[in-house]
Amino acid sequence: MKYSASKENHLKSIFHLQHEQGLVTTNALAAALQTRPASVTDMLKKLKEQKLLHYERYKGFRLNNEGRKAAVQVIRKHRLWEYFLVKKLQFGWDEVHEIAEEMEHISSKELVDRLDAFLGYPATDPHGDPIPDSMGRFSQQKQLGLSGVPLNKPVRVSGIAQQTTEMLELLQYHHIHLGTRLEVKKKFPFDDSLEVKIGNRPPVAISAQVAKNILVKEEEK
Amino acid sequence: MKYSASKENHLKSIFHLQHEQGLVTTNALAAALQTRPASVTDMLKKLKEQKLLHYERYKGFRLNNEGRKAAVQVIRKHRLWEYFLVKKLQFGWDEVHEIAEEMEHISSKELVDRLDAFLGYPATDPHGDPIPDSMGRFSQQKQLGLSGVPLNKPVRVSGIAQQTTEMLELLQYHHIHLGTRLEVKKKFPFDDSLEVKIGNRPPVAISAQVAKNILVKEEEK
DNA sequence: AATAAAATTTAGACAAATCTAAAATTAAAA
DNA sequence: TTTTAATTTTAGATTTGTCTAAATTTTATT
Ligand SMILES: [Mn+2]
Ligand SMILES: [Mn+2]
Ligand SMILES: [Mn+2]
Ligand SMILES: [Mn+2]
Repeated sequence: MKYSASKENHLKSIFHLQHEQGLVTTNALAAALQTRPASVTDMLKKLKEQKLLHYERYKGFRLNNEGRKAAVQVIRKHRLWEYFLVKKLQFGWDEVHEIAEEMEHISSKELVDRLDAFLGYPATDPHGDPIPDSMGRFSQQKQLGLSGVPLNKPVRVSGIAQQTTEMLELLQYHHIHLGTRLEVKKKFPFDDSLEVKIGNRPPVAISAQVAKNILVKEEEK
Repeated sequence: MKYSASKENHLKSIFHLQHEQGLVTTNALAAALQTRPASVTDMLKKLKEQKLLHYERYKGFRLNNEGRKAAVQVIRKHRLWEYFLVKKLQFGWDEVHEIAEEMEHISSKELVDRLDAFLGYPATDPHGDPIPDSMGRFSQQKQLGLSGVPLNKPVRVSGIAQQTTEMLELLQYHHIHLGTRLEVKKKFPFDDSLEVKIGNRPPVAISAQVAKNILVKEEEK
């Protein structure tokens, strides 16, 4: 149950990437980790060997249950240490990522849980990202713009960023309000516009500017 | 100015060992690090290459100024994290060493200095060992038994462990009291007795039992 | 002083993580 | 549907840190 720092970094990055796409590609992971595609392939073989992900050569990969659990523990450590650095050591929120990138690899589970208690079980890190609990559960989904949502993943509207009258009028027209169920069916790279299913209506086009202002959360299971 | 975890572990152990002997031996370091003499030799070559210690093959080794500075920074980190774990996270003093052994390798100097401030600049760690300041200075020497003192290193009596009347009578007889300057001139492995120079008098023999009860500190420079 | 024992170093190997250059596969364009 | 381009994997090397077994040097003992 204990993995090298490099393996933990890989697991964590895969977790983040697969949240945005279903399958992760070798090049995408290499870019995220600032390493080479060949090195990623090497590591994928080892992670598959240890049964932490599904992987077929040339076909992409994604974490399995074990891998996801491991990744979430690393994320938990990273975000708790970031919170500690900002709230207790008075670092700026923009100075802590690098340090947490090292601290997240300290292995003691007991340490993390005591740190969590010491900090008062914070819900989110200094960047607003949710901190999973000791069991790896995210109690709070991260709010994100509709533009960042993966295809065919059902989400619910949880907020509107820029609440201008023009914006609200448009949402009214599309029957979009807090709690409405949405599903992005298609993305057009030309102008970054989306085709979105709103409730049970047939899909309609939404511009990138509008999509960016619609804040959503993943649907609860 | 940044060394691998393994190099930091070696530097730290050499520092501790050379405090008790002048020169450190390959076998002693291997035992302290739970590794093999051959591995130690390999590492010594690298540390010498990086000009962190004096080393001639078959002759033993000791840190130079650079190496000592590096070692002290690791010790500072180790002891500050131990203090944090006990005082802030409620660990027992006997549970923290292993964890600190990992945390001492986090590299950010800024982090350590802020941690120090957050903890209120503690003078000693949970085991009573002194914590060097940001510049690497030990403000307080560690109190140790006369039996553990290296040959020819001038020390001063800072306390008596078991203050029985018999013990005090003996000390009186030898003109040993708080603040007396001592120098161990010779150690007899047969019964662990010492030949000790007391003030400016000619050396006299001190038994191991007595030596253990005489607490001393290194003489200030 | 010669010999035996202990300490230390070298030689050669291995695992982990990374890289470059070339080959294989898949996807895109003509 | 060929041809070209992009992606991914393999082959082979490199670095760091470690190990075992054998050789060397130092220390201790007859
Ligand atoms: Mn990391
Ligand atoms: Mn963060
Ligand atoms: Mn350590
Ligand atoms: Mn300690």
